[in-house]
Amino acid sequence: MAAQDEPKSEKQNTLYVGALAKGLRLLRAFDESHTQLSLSELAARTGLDKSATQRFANTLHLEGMLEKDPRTRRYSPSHAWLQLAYAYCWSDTLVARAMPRLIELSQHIGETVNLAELSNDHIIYVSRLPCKRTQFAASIAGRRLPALSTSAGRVMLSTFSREERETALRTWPLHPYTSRTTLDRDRIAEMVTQAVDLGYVISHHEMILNETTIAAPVRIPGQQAFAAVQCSVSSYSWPEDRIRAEILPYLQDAANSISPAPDSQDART
Amino acid sequence: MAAQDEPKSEKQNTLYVGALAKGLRLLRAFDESHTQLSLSELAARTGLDKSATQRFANTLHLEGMLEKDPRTRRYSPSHAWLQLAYAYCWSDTLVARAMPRLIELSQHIGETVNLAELSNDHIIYVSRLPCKRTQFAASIAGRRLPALSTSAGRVMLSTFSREERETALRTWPLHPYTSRTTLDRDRIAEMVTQAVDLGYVISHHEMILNETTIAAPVRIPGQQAFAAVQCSVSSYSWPEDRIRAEILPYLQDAANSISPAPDSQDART
DNA sequence: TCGAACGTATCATAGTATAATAACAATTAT
DNA sequence: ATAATTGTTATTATACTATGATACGTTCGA
Repeated sequence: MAAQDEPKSEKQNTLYVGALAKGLRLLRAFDESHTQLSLSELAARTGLDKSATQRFANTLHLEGMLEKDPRTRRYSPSHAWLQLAYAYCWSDTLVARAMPRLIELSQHIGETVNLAELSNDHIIYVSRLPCKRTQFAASIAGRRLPALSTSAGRVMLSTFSREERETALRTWPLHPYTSRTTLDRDRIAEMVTQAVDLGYVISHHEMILNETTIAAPVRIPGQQAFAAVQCSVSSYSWPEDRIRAEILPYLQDAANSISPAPDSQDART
Repeated sequence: MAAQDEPKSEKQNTLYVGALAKGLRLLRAFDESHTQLSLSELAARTGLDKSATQRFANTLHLEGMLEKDPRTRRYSPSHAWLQLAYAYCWSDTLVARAMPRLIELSQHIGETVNLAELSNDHIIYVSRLPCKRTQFAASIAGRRLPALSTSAGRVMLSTFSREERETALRTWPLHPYTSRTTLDRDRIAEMVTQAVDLGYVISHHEMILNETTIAAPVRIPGQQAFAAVQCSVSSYSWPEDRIRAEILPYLQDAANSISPAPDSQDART
């Protein structure tokens, strides 16, 4: 509990509604390894006391944001969470613009295709077109991964200014997803530097063993990329030269055709 | 404003946190035709006064649930909305079970494949695998449609008891999406009745003109279906007999193989 | 340049969220 | 079976927090 001069994690701003913020914590308590939570588990994960958890969970349930199993009394996400994602996709103009190109690309190369966007120091997959042997986690939009550990993140970073690249390479988080995830920041820096000229990144074994990913940036030429198109393939069937021959041209073509017109200002962090 | 004996739309329960409920209203104010909203638009759409809207919007922004364009001062959904959908998908065991089968089916028939679940009197698409000429709205999970207007909804309804079917056919909502959307409840009733024996539904022109959809239920034999697999195809290239020959068997096979084991109890409304 | 519409900031007040407590139900161990 | 334990639901006085009216700035459009 380490009471540290009352940080309380709540801004004492009068424009800040603590009750709402606390309620959101319940929503965020759910993730891939916490798919349904009891009241006390919720309390534990949110750091709220029993009563507060009870009130918020009850409110969210009444508002249709949480499902409640009458048998087990456990809460779980409701369909409303999907509806929010649907609304999001309409608000993100890039998704609409990209979708037909992504489908085209996916059909052409017959492998998994993703659209990733930068989300602070992470990337988030906003659209995923899974193929035959795609992992479940890789078939659902909304997954967030450390930008430095993904080809999409690296290729986006390569479009940044030198200083920004350096701070990012120094400070952005890394996580050892596999035994071969690159944790050496210098090696990542090399890849990013190479990508400045090449305009693409190929990475191996970062998220899953024997998975190779290749990414090209979506950008207004001369500006920072805020998105990337990425393909995931099996390392066995796709040596780098085959990727460069059979995927890269189409990938870059797709990425370029998605890129907004040079005059439009799409301001997404 | 029609003050009706203070309905206030808020339960005066002590386990109900009004502030949280109001905050959620802001989230729900966004949809496909309201992708970014100014403060006053938000106030208008939520029915909250300016100050309340200000406080909630600000809180949601600080909590990373709303993006704010510094130029236009307009709010829009954040990436967090996608993350919630990601969490949802992990919580819905059906999605994980279905995904490989859906991919298989999609590859085999080369047409758009959807997984739909019942959500009260609507269906919601929880997984969508778009193909070449798929409409944007049809390529994103989370869309909710009146159950009676979709083949998925109709085929699910066909697994219900006679009484339940009748009340549903009488009370569930309908909406004329196209000039040829079926609004005649008797005709829908016929289709549902036929589906009781056939085990599938084929519908035409309901959501989009010249679109034909076909759906088979995901169910434990003898129990009510709570999900369905659906294909969308062009009416031009897919007359009904071709659908029955080249799609139906694989569709039903996929739906059956997704269906849970007869003993498991998956309690999703 | 002006005016109107919109966003931002401030503050006293009331009302609502709070958290402690108690009653109740459902597991688990004995 | 029974008891003990854990977890969930219900109740209430209190204090704090959300409230919304108001006033101030800013940004548009005329």
